[in-house]
Amino acid sequence: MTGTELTERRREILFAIIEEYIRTAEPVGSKAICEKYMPGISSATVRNEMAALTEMGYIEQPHTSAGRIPSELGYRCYVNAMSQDGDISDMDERKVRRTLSGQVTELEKLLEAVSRQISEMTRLVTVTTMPCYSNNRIKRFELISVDDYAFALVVVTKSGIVKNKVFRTPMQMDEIDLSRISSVLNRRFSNLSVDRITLPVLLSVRDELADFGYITPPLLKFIYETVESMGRSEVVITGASKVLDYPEFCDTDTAKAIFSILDDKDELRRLLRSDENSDSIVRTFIGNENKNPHLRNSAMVIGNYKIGGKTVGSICVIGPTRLNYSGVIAKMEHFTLSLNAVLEESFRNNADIMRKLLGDR
Amino acid sequence: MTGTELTERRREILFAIIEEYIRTAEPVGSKAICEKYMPGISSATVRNEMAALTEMGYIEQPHTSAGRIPSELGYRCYVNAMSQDGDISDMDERKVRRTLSGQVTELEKLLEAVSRQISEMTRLVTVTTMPCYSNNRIKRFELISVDDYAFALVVVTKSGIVKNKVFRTPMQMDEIDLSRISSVLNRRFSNLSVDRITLPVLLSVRDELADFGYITPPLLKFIYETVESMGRSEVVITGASKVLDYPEFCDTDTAKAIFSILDDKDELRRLLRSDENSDSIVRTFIGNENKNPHLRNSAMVIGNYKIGGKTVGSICVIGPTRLNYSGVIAKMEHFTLSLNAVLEESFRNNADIMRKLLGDR
DNA sequence: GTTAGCACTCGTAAACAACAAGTGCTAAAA
DNA sequence: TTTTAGCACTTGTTGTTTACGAGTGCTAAC
Repeated sequence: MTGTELTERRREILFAIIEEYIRTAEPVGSKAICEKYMPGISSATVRNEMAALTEMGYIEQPHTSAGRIPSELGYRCYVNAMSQDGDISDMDERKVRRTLSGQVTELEKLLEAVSRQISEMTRLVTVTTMPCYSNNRIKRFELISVDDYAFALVVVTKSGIVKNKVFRTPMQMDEIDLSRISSVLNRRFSNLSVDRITLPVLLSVRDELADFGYITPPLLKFIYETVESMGRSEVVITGASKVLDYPEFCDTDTAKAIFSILDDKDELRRLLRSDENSDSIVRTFIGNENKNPHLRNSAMVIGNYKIGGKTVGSICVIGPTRLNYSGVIAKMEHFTLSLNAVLEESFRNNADIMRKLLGDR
Repeated sequence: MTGTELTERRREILFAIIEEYIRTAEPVGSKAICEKYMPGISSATVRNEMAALTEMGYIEQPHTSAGRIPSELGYRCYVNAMSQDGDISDMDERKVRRTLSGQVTELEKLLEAVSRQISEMTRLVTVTTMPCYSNNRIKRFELISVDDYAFALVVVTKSGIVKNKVFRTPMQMDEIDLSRISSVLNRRFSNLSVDRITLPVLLSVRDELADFGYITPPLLKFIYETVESMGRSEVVITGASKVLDYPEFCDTDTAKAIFSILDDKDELRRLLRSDENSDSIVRTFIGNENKNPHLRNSAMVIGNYKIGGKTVGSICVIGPTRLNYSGVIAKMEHFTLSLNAVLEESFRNNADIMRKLLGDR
């Protein structure tokens, strides 16, 4: 074994194989490489180098008489190598700007538009988590009467998030009842972080609301569910049918594996959750790097978006491991950065909000 | 041609073919029929009858040497024939009851649970539209201050639906501003139907809010969007991966056609909209009866749910035309009826709400 | 270290035969 | 008139064989 080290030429050949395979989805042979990528050297030389690359685990051969395909290690090496050199086209640049322009009156709508645009630009399925407010602090509760037997609970957090639900009671409740409940809630729970308001914590005010009788338990449960739902962010999937555009996903079993995951919102939330505070703009997971074994033939590129300097959600594309990494990562990086800039801009408008957001950390 | 009429025996044979085909997904031959379904007569006789059924258009043969498969006309005849005789198992009965039990504090959550349960019971993908409130009357608007630069708009309708969105303004706004705006809105728009509040209608109050300057147009646009979103019901898809369990959908093109439709919420809303007030509990669309040509190889079974006697949303399953109609329709009928009973129950609790709902028509 | 040459492997496509399932038709039986 | 047995015919499926081609690894010469 003359070499188990990754020389410059071997790396060149590896990257050529990867790029050719990404393009064609077919195993790449030595001849194709030296014709298209390495005009100076012969196919025999390439073959020798390919044998070394195979031994080192960067490429694999499906069977003896076929060409080589990149292994996960190969892809990982390729992705790590291309730093921030990814450029996106002027047209894509315009698309990003157009999507993000306009006032951010409604965050959810903006994120849906971004999701759709990314799916179109990358030709991949996009999974987006809507903002999660679990570590926001409660500003106050408001109870709005709908009619004698129903009221709406509105929860306002310090960073300006509002959530409401309607509660139907079997008992008549008037404005005085409602304001009594809300004053109890506000006295006890305002300024608390959303994820601190658990069922036991809520039950501690049971006595103060005791005169509502048998209504109190379901009422508290309802309040708990409302607050709890602020921490469980919605998941939006865009362009699911694009999965079937890739030959490696056309096999029924593989397709079913992917769609099963897309069916399972909880699993998606888990997969997109960023445990570590990575310093790169987007994270890439190739094959078995994914936590879910059903994604062992897939790759994910995830970008996080922030509000008030804190990550509150993610946007992610899923495709085959044979992904156009340079293009997709460049697009995801650009979109993520632009989105974060827009969000920061629209939440920085005034120092007041900013202060609250920071105090909210 | 001795007969172009559908005799009792021919119908029997037709239904036998359909049931066998639903079970096996393979063309059905004369021999299989007379062995399993018509022990009294010979295969030659069945062949003669099958020739007649073919001529009448109830069945088709993919090629000369294959058996017969039902045509759309055949399926339609079959579905029309089985009236309400569909029975569901005790286990399914229990599942329905379990899903619908518990207090209906949150309609959306209940519908999601129903959707998931139907998808599991029928082994089909389920598409559910959340309630659409476009013909509800506005009860009132409330503006809740979030901070100096943001407020929440809460819209309450007479049937108790509440919707909110947060508006960020580049200008400081205090409680007095907010109450001025809300009083204008309430004076002019309360008691109007949601779908009557169009942009031109909203612009008619422009003068009354003129002193908010350049804020007024985006503010009115925001209000419009909020109200408008109450008429555009959300669509929830459950069990999408089940599509791939059916051999007829495993072909890439067909699968892609289905998933494209599932990607397109607007199209789904359109497909589920019930134009006529059908008297049957569920509606069935077979093949080309569907409005979307991509569903020409699919069948849909749709059930509507009502609040206050008015249809506000639908639940629908999609599968191949080779659908287990009797089972699926029975389950859908049962679930739809039970759901509507629960909804009526929970909205009838008191005469007050009932009166308002009826007055809201 | 590089390369030409060559034997070897192995998947793919084409051609062909055997087969099985199912049909339509005819003529006899009921 | 209806039913049925029998049979020739059609056609998709399966399996086998063959040829081919793409690609490899190895050796020996450059």
